[in-house]
Formats: sequence, C-alpha cells, structure tokens
Amino acid sequence: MESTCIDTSLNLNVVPSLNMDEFLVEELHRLSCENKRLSESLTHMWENYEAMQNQLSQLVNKKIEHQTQQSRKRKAEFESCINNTECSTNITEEESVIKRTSDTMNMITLPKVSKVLVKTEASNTSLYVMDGYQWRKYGQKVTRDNPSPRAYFKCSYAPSCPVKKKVQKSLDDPTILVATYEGEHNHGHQQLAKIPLVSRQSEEGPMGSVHVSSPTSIIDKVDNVQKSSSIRQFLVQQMATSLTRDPNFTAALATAISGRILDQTSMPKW
DNA sequence: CGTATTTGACCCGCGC
DNA sequence: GCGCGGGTCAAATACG
Repeated sequence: MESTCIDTSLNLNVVPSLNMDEFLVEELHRLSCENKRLSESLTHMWENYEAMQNQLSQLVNKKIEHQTQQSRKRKAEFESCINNTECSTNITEEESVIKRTSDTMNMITLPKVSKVLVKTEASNTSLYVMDGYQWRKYGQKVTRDNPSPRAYFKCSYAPSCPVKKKVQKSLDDPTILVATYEGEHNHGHQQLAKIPLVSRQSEEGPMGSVHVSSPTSIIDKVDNVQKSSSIRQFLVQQMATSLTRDPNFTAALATAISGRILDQTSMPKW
C-alpha cells in the first residue's frame, strides 16, 4: 500500500509583513489543495476498502455455503440412516439440491430478515455491533447449538421502530459476530456519534491511540447507501481524532500558534 | 436521579 | 399433555 505524506501544518511563522493579504490567499489556496488531496486520498482508501470488503464477503459466503452443504449432506445421511436400517443414502443429490433451493426460497420470501457478519478481534467478548443505529439490549440467552450467548436488541432510536437484532458469535469462527436483523427501520439513519459508549469501548488501545477493533469489517448486506455515509463519517472522525491525538501534531500546532501570536506583537495590526 | 444493562422468570410454539 | 428451547419481560443493579 502506498503511503502518502501530506503536509497539514499551517505555515504561520514565515509571514511577510507587507504582503499579508497575498500570503493569506496563497495559504488558503495551499490548504484548499491539501484538502483536495486528502479528499482524493480518502476516496482512494474508501474504494480499496470496498473492494477488499467485497472480496472478503465472497470468501465468507463461499465458506458458509460450503459448510452448509456439508452439514446438510451429513444431516441427510444421518436421517437416511435413521429411516433405513441398512444405512443407504435415500436422498439423491437432485433432491438435496431441491431442498437447498427451497431453503433459499424461504430465505428470499422473508425479505425483512437479514444477516450481517462482523469480524472482531478474538479478545473482544462484547456482543455489540457498531452499525450506526442505537440499540437497547433486552435479553441474553445461551442457545443449545452454540456455547456463546446470544444477545437480543431492540432499536431504541425511535420508540415505534419495530426492528430487532440478535447477535451471537459464530460457531465456526469466534472472531465473527453474526447479527440477525428483523424488520425495517421506520426512521432515518443516525450518526455514529450517537452510538452507545459501550459499543466503542474497545476502540482505544493501551496507549490511547485510535484503534478500531469492532467491527473490523461489516461483511454482509447492510444498506449500502447508509453504510457508505456512516463509514465515511466514521473515517473522517477517525482522521480528525488521530490528528488531535498525535502529540507531534498538537505540539507543532501549539508552536505554530504561539509563534504566530508572539510574532504579532512585533507586527503591524491587521 | 435517570438511563442502560443484566439476568432470572415467564410465555409460547413445537415436537414427541 | 409434557418437556424443551427460543424469545421476551421486568425487577435489580450499574453507571454517568
């Protein structure tokens, strides 16, 4: 990955006293160019991010499909063993395909239920998925098929919003959270800043640096427009936070401002 | 003190 | 009808 080094510092120390307006216009122009380059860089990063996410999504879907087929095959074999004491395979591959297709059709005829897979770090034990909406947890259960608990959430952004969400760690990969959404939001998307603090607990590393651990990636289908806008906002927020938390940046900024203020004492008023 | 989370109790559907 | 398991409720608790 190419790295770009962009000078974001304000050149406040070198000020020709006679050409202040000219200097300011030039500085403004320079900052506009920097801003444009940053925007282009962000767009480029975003495109790479989306491409990688699509690739990951395809890989995960392939893996899930493969595992589903295997488990169905095993189940079919097991059921045929029960039905037939000679343990011969009664279900043909064709019938199996029909069953799979009908399962898929069932999924298609339930459009309001969607699954989202979220990659997290293995050490992350929370069941909070940061998706831009505000959720209130109303229950938690340990289910039979999975040792990790399943958390139940309701959308708390609008009291009348009927959307519910179930979050549980994947049985195969504990680093993947499986969020099942039921229903559709009857309100707009909210800003990430309104996400409950709990869901952002793991974002700060030991040194206080900005390190996002959940979600590392949202894999499956989330409304693309909403996802794009929220993640863009998130990226911008991250960049701003990174800059303000960088001691070098703040020190340089402080030096520049203090230098500028001190310079003003020996300069004509403007 | 208000709000969010936790967790045991309860409800309900499904299979036997 | 009974037991089991998933889903929901609501009182207790934690937290800012």
